[in-house]
Amino acid sequence: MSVQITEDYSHKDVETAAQQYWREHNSFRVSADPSRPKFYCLSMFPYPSGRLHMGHVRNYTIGDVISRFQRMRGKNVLQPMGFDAFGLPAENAAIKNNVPPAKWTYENIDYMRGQLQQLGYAYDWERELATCHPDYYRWEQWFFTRLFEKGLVYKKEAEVNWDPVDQTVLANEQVVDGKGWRSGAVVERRKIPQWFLKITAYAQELLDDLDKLDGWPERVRVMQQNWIGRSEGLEFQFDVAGRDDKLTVYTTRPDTIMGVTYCAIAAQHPLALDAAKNNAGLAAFIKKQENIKLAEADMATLEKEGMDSGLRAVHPLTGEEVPIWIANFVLMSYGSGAVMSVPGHDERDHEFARKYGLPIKQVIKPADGSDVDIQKAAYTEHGILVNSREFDGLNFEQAFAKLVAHFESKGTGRKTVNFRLRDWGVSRQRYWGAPIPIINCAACGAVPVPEKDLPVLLPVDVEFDKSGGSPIKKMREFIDCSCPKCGGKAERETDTFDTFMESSWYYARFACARYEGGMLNKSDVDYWLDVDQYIGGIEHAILHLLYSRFFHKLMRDEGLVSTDEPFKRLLTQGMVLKDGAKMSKSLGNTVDPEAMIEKYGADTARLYMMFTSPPDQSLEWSDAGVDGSYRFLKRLWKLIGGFKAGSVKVDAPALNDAQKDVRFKTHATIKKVTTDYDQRQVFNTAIAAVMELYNEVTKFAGGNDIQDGAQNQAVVQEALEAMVLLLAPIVPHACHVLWNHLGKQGAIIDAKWPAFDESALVQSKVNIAAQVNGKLRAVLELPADVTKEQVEQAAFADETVKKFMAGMSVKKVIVVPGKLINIVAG
RNA sequence: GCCGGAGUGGUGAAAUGGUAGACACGACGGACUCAAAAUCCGUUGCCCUUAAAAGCGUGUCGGUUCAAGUCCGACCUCCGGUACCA
Repeated sequence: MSVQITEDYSHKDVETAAQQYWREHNSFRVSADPSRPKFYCLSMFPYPSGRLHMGHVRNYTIGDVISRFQRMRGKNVLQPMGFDAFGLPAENAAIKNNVPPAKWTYENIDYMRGQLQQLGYAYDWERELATCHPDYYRWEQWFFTRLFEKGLVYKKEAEVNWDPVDQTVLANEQVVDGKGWRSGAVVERRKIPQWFLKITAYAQELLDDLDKLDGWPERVRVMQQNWIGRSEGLEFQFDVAGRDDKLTVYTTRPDTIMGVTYCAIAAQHPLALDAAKNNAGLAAFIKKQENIKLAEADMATLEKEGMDSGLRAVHPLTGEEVPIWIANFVLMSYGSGAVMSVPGHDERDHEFARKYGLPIKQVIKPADGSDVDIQKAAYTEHGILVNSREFDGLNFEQAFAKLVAHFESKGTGRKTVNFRLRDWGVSRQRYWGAPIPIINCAACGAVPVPEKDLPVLLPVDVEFDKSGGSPIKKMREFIDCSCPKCGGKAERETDTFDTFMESSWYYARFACARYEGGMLNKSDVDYWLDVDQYIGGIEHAILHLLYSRFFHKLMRDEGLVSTDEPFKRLLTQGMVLKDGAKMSKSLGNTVDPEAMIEKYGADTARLYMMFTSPPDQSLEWSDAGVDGSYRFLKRLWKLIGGFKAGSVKVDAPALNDAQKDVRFKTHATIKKVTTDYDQRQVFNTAIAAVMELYNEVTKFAGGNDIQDGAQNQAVVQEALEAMVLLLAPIVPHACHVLWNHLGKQGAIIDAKWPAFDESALVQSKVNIAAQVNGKLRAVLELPADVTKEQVEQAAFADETVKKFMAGMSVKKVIVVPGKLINIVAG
């Protein structure tokens, strides 16, 4: 099928023709070819929620633009696509519509695949994968059993949100204002045994390797660094008066230890529970803490509340007794669940002390000798120790070292490195996920499922009830099994994996998506990995990207991959917002791109998404503006369609001034657009630059007969070719057709990216801004090779400049060559 | 609360410390048309003005600099994340 260019722009005909060509030629199918440089471009795969939303269109257009650009630069480009198919929304849909999650998910995948194909993305569809497919999750199960053997997973009790009415575990998202979203019951916390991956064993490496990621945005690296949160401090113990217990605490400020006026412990701390045994008030206070949602944001914004436990800690240096308070801001899951409190030099401790009338003691003063009133506000800077006996006069570093030495010599404390990062809890009490491949045997304990019995298949023929509980938890035929070790009766684990598990290694599986001999095929992986360019939403800056980095290191240590980091370069696209909030299924404010594609076509949709804001900024959706992108495509179509391709080459020395100007603009545009695609990764300015070139060409064509004068035609042909090549990654369908209309053989996807001609960029004149006291007063047109003295001469001769300097004497003159002169006068 | 980011015309935005508002959208005026749509041409930061010229102007306040949207300090508002949404 071919498209007649003489007709008006019909996006349907154009897009059908281009997509048919790509399909018939298998244009985007790739394989490892060590003789060619590769480029692996990956966009974060979607959750199959039903339909694509604008965030997807934006994300995948960015990836496709980069992929097509790299292909034109001569790379063997891998761009795959798949579906992050396990997750909570499928279960919600199951309850709501009475349809099994698997059916719902696979139908959504089929629909969304069609939408992606409509948008003309250059994917190698042979590699498509869905994480809910046993061929995928079987390897994840296998890998988990390997980690089990290596001691990198363990089981421990951890808290969950519990809905006492529906008798089910709730995700944080399902707890609204402290109540279960379906039942409305006040949530409780409940402790259940869960599996953890030892990400903390890799904390130091995850931190150190951030330095290698120079292709990542600084903000993401900083966020990860803060999330890992390495600190050095002192761990030591308080004796508890009248008891054998010790109270272990960690502090990054041992220099403030003489300022301790109380200790604070978590409500779940063993000492707290013990103290509550014969104190009804305490028991009630502890009980109240169980009705708080398990989210850091909720806990950290709570009004700080506490209660004296009645127990007293013995200060290890002074022997003084200080009260032990139970406080709602101390979390059992962090460190030891207990802290020393120094209200004079810690804001949170200060607030708490003021509220409950606890003493505030100054032990640090500013190094510059100035006074601070610590009764009014905590002084949290490093300074000089006071009221600290033999430590008086020391600075932070000296005090730190001396106190560590003191405790270490007595054997009651030690210097430790602490991480904020906690081990990764991967157990979910949900149905729609990969079954955790563990069998619980009364005699042998937790036993991993042997490799020959993998995968543990998730039953897909299930029914949900309104409570939202996982159906496999009641399914005896799933649960009952025999122990692989002793052969006795045993029960299968019914928890499933956190869905972050699947998304932590899919990038590697794409290199060998159909490989059946193992989790990964080394030769494919070694050719394609690392991912050269990864693109996804900024909301994944921490969790997904940190878990993937961790998994990559786990796979490296298993010998599956050869590198240290999965993603060389990262582009974090901003949110697509609607009415000021993130467009998301859960908020119900999504805009379906389908209507836009139907009315305007994929090229317009792509152009609009790329033109309307730079990729890393959030984009406020509006329907207005799409029309403008469509009109530009129509104008481009008309301009090129009305042009008769010729074969006359540009004869640079023979050009007149107007022709030279067109040629200058063409090559300046190639230069700018190439930088925008390659280094800056901003596409809105690249498009604007091509629009400027369009405007220049139409202006030129309006005043010159481009079909008659041979060089007129030659410079216009050169400009039009550049425009089509430069826009090809963004609007590939239209450019596919226009390319051949310009007399070019072959498909534009196989054309070479244009190079600019430095000699075309040489200009004879420059505009120099003339300022007086920093304010623009004139623009001087001067020869390009003008000297500093000549610039000054011209500026001082200018009438407007003279006027603004009347009666003043020159104090200083600054000349920025080729740009600007600033005369400082007064 | 904590960590990270953003704030520029009516709107989306542009600007290696060096001419603020490129490129678009919208609006207004005009051409074409019986008329409308489409298309084409022009104007368009604010203020004063017939016009020219001047003045003001990048969330707020202060600072550094010959020069600040850009750098520094304090603050305000909004957005993302906050470990079971993905």
